[in-house]
Amino acid sequence: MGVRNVITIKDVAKDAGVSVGTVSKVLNNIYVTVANKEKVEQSIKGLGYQVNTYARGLKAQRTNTVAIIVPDLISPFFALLVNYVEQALSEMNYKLLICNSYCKKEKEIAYINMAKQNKVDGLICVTYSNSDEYLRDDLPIVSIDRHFKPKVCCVASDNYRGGKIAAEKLIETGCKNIVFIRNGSNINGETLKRGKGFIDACEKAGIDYCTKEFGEETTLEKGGETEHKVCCFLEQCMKNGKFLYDGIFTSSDSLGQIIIEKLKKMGLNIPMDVQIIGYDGLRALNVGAYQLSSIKQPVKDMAVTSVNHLMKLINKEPVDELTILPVSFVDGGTTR
Amino acid sequence: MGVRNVITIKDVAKDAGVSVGTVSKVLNNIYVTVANKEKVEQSIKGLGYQVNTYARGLKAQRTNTVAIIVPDLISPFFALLVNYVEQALSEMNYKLLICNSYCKKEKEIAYINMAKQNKVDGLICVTYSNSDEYLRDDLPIVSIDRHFKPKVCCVASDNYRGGKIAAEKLIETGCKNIVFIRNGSNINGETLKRGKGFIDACEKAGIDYCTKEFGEETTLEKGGETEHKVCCFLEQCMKNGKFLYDGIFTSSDSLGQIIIEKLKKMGLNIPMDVQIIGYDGLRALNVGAYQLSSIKQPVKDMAVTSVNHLMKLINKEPVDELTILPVSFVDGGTTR
DNA sequence: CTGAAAGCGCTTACAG
DNA sequence: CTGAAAGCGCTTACAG
Repeated sequence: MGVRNVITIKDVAKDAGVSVGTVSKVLNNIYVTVANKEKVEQSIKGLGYQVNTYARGLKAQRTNTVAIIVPDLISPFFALLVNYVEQALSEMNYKLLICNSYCKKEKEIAYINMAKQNKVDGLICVTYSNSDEYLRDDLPIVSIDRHFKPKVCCVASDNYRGGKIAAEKLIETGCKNIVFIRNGSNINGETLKRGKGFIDACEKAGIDYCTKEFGEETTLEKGGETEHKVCCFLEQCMKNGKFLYDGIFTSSDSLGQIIIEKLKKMGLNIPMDVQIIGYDGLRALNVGAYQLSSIKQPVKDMAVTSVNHLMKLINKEPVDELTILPVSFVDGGTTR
Repeated sequence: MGVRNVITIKDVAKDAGVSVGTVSKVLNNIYVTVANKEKVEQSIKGLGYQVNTYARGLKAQRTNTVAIIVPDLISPFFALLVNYVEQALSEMNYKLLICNSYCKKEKEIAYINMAKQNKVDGLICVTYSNSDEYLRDDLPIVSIDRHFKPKVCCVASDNYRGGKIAAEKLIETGCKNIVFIRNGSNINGETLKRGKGFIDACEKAGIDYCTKEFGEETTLEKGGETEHKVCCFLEQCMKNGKFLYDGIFTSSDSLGQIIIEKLKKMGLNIPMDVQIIGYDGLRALNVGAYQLSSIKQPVKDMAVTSVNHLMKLINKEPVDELTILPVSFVDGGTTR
C-alpha cells in the first residue's frame, strides 16, 4: 500500500555507522560501548526514528499493547475505569486497545482469542459471561470483579462491605422495610457479595428485607427492557397509595437513577418517603455533586492496581490472586 | 519470551496440503479454486487459526487498527463518542486504540507520530492543540470539531445553529440579559461557532448579552481550577442580592452542571430566577433524564460518520472536507 | 490458479 | 562488545 518512507533501524544503523544489531541493543537497553550508544542515540534523534512496534512484536512476542474488555463505555463507571487504566498504562509506555463486549459472550471470546494470538501482551477484563474455558494459563490476565477459574488474578472493591454499609445506613436512618434491587450477570463474581453483605446486615438487625433480581442486561439503556421491567415492579410495590419499601439499595448508580426517576413520577418523595442508595459513587456528569447516595468504588485505585498486577504477570512475577479495595458511603441527597 | 505455540499460516498450509501463498489468498479473499478454498477453510476452522495482525501489518502496511485521540474519558461526551466509534469500527473488523491526551500537546503529537509510523491505519482525533505541522498528507485522519490545515476531513455538530437555538430559546422564554460562558481551547475549531450563533441571535433580537471565557483546561475536574474561577465569577455577578443574568448558555453540559450547583448554593432558583442551557445533551448517568436543558449533539451519528469517512480515506476514496450534523434542543428542566 | 521465494522491520543466538 | 545471519508470520510479485 504505497511507500510510506518510514525511517527504519537500517537507516539509523547506516547513519550511525554500526550494525542493526547494535542499534537494536541500545533500543533495548542492552549494553554497548558508550561511544556507540551516543552515536546511535544521536542518529535516532536526528532521523526521528521510532521503533515499529509490530515488527518488534513479531520477533519478540511482545507488543507493548494491552487490551481491556468492558461491556461498554456508556456506563460512566466503565468509562472512568478505562480512563484510569489508559493513564496508568501510558506511564509504562503501554498502549490500550479497547474492546466493548456489550456483554456478548461471542465478543468476549473473540477478544480473548485475540490476546491468545499474541496480539496483545495482556488482558484486563470486566466480563460477565462464562468464558473460562477460553483462557489459557500462560496468558497474562487480570479480571475485575469476577472470578475466572482458580489462579486468575482478580481485583474488586469490597462488595460485601459495601452491601453491609448500605443496609446499615438505611436501618440507622429509620427504614423498616428495605429491598435490594439488582440487575446483571449471575456469574460467580465479587459483585454478588453486595447482596450478601446487605442480607447479613438485615438479618443481624432483625429488619424486614427482600431482594429483587432483574435480567442479565448489563448495559442499561434509556427505554430498554430492564428499565421497563423495573418500572413495572415499582408500580406493583404501590399498594393503596403506599409504597411497600422505605429504603432501596441498588446494584449500581445507573439502576438507582432509573428507580429514582420512576418513584418521583409516581409521586413519592425522596428521601422522605423512600431512601435510595446506589453502588459506584458517581458524580453528576463526573464533575458535579454525587448523583445519588451511594457506595463509592475506588475506581482509580482499581485501575492502577489492575495495571500493576498485569505488569507483574507479564514479567512472570507472582501476584495476589484476589485484591479487595475499600469502599465508602457518599451522601448524594437520596438518604436522610 | 517463551514459545506460545500459536497456530500459523504454515500449519494450516500443511494441514490443507497447499502452499502458504494459497492460504494467504483465501485469507484475503483472492480467488482460488473452490476445492482449495474449502480445504483451507476447513483447516482454519479445525486448527482454530487466526491471522497475526502484526505480521500482516508488517508486510502489508496495514494493521486493521485505528487510534482515537480524545482529551479523556471522564467527560461523558467523549466516552460516548469513543463507545460508538469502537462499535462502528468493530463491525468493519477494525480495532481501536484509545489515546487520552489530557489536552497536552506532547501527548497529542506522540500519538500522531505513532500513526505516522504505520502503527495504525488511521486516526480519529479530538484535539485542541496546534499540532498541524505534525500531520502528513498521506495519513488518513478525521478530525472532530476542529479544523486542521486545509484538506483534513472534519466532522462536527451544527455548532452555529446550536448557539443560535440556545439564545433564541432563552429569549423566547422571557430572558432579558443573557450570557454565554465557555471554557476550553481557542484553536480554530467548529466549537467556537457556538458563541457566534449565540451572539448573532442576541444581536438580531436586540437583547442585552455578554460572553465570558475561562481557561484552556478542558478536563473539568471536581475541585479544579476552572471550577474555582467559574464560581468566583458567578459570585461577582450577584449585586445587591440580585443575579445579573436571567439566562446562561454554557459551552458544555459539564460546565453547565458546575454552574447550576453553584447558583443553587447561592440561593437562586433554576429555572425561575435563572435559566440554563448547556451543550452536548447528556442524560443523568447516561440512562436517566437529561441532566439539564441542552443542545444535543448527535454523538452516535458523529461517530459513525467519522468512521465511514476514515474508511474512505484509508481506501483512498474522496471525502467531504467538512460534515456538519444537526443538533436539537432538549428540555432538562433548567429552562421554563 | 498455484507454489517458491523475497522481504516487511525487528530481535536474538552465534561466532569472532 | 559487535556484526552477520536467521527467523518471527505474513503478503506479494514472479514464474510456471
